[in-house]
Amino acid sequence: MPELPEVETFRRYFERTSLNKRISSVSSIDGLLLKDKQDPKSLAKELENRLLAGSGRHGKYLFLITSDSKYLIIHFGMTGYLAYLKDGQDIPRYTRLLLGFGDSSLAFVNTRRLGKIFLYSDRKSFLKKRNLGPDALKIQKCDLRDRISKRKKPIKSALMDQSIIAGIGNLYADEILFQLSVHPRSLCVELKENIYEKMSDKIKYILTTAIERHAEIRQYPGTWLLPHRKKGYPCPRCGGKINIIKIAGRTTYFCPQCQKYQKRLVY
DNA sequence: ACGGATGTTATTAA
DNA sequence: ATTAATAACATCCG
Repeated sequence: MPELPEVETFRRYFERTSLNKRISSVSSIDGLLLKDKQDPKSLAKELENRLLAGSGRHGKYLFLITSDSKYLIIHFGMTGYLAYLKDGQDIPRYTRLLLGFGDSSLAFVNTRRLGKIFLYSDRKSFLKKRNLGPDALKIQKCDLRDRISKRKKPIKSALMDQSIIAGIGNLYADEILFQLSVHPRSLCVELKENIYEKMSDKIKYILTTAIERHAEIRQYPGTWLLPHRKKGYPCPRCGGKINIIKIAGRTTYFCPQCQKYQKRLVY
C-alpha cells in the first residue's frame, strides 16, 4: 500500500511509537533488501546503541534519523508496513528488519521482497543518487508546470515518474486525473498550460485528504474514484462504465465520459 | 492454475 | 536526450 499517503501514515506511526527509543539490537535482516553494498552485520553495527531521533519522508521513501545523523531509509516496494511490538508480541510473518528497543521493537514487514533498505549520512546525496524529483506535497505550481508541460508522454506516465515528481503511484495518478477530468493518455505537451495550476492544487488536496484519513481508501469521499476502483463499479460522477486500460504497463481506471482526451495543437 | 498486484530498474529499441 | 515496451525481481491472492 505504499504511495505517498501510505508512507506518510507510516512515518506518523513511527513518530507516535518509536521516536526517541534507543536501538539495542538489530535482527531479522533480509540481505536481499539491503542496497548500496550494505551487509547485515555492518548495518547492525551502525544502528546499535543509537537513538531514533527523528523522521522524514521524500516521495515514497521513509527516513528514520538516528542520533548520529545517519538516515535509515526504507522503501516499501509494492507491499508492507511498520509494526510496533510490545514485549511478548509475536514478530509478524515477513518481517525483513527488526529494531529492538529492549522492552519493545519496530518491525518493517515486507511480504513481497521488493522493498529496499539504505543507510546514508546525507539526505541530499541520496535524493540525487536515486534521481528523485521534488516531493509531491511540496512542489511549487510553476515548478510542476515546468517539469511536465513539455513532455511528450502521457500525463499519467509523467505523474508516476519519480524523477519528475516524487510520491505519486498508479492509484493516486488515476485519482488525480479523474478529479481533473483529464484522459490519462493525454500527452503533457497537448494539455492547456493552465491545467497545471489546477493539477498542483488537486495533487495537494488529494494527498492531504488521503493522509488525514490514514490512507484508508474506504474512508475517502464517495465522489472519489479510488473507493470505486474495482472491476464493474460505476463512475461515481456520471454512473457510466469505468474503462480499464494499460498505460506505462500499469492498469489504469478512468471514466471515458468524464475524462475526455485533451487536445491542443502544438507547433 | 494462471494472471495480476499500491514499485523500481535494466535492457533494448525507436 | 526522450520515450516506449518488456522483463525481471518475490510472493501472495483470487
